[in-house]
Amino acid sequence: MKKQVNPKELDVLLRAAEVACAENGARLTQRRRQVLSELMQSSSPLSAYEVLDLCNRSTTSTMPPMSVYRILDFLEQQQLVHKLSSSSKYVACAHIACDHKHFQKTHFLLCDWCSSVEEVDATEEASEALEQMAKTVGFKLTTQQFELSGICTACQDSAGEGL
Amino acid sequence: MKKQVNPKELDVLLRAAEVACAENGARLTQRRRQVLSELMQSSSPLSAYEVLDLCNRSTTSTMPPMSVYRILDFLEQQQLVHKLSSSSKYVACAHIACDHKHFQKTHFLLCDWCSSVEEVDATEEASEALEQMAKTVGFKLTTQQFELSGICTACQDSAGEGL
DNA sequence: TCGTAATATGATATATTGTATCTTTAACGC
DNA sequence: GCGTTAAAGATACAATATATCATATTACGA
Repeated sequence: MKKQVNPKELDVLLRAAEVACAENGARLTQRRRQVLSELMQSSSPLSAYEVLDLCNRSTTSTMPPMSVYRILDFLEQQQLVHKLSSSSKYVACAHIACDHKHFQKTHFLLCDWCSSVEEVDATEEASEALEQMAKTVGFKLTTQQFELSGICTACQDSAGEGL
Repeated sequence: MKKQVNPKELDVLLRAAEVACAENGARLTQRRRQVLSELMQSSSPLSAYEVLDLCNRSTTSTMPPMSVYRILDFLEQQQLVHKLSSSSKYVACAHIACDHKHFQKTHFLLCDWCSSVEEVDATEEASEALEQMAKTVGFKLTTQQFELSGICTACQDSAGEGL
């Protein structure tokens, strides 16, 4: 579903993305901007083909699947989008405008009901506890990204209202 | 790759699986046993099509993909196999013989190098820390299964040896 | 400003993964 | 045995992802 993002805010985000690319010597081309824009406006993660459909719907020209995959890879490298491996879907990074550098490990909280995603930094306690747990069997963790599912605030509330 | 499981041990596991099914009023048929057996003998998670190939290689008759998916679903319901959502691959449950009931949340530690999997129960600390983290944004966790990647003991050791 | 190398995209084909659906076979209780 | 239910086979197809070659766009130095 489409998220209500006002055009001005969207523009700020896209500009920030452009700057981020430039800093890496990369370019945010029209196509890349289009793909990123669709993800930014979505209230839930999108599959590559969903992105493709949205893009092809919003312009006259049609893009092949290959391009979307390439562009999604690119945006992921630039840390502008994240790929959720549990569902093979993509979300725009929540920290594009705020100059966030992903020092902490990132957790994605996926709502079972409404499919919304919340991107949060790992707490010290959580990182520590997971590493400790892995250590008991000799594992050294490398994951930088965790995907957890549950019920978001909004859905908990609406459930309470008997819906 | 094939794990070294001695035939006797394998048989014990399969019998335990049979009993587990019976307790749920379900049957461990030949096909189901075959699929489970392949997973038990694999040192790493297998995709549905990998299982399919192994099965079709080990017998004269050929099974269609549909059957494998059905059987994997069945085995998952019976808690005899787990599906790793991050890779869409399957592993035999590590606790079939030991009458383990999965009261705790389960963590799968996936080795980046050798693809082996370690199945461990969540510690109190880890569960607590994750729930707490989710709570800060109002999320109520439901996940019963976590997938973490890293480097297993064996691979850490072999790296130390300069391999 | 022109040519060229590097980058990005388009186009096509095909591989891989997963489901829908209908038919046939096997197991179980009576 | 006979009907009912569960399981497996067969076929078709949908959805997801990649390989590869061709074309276009951009940056940049001569």
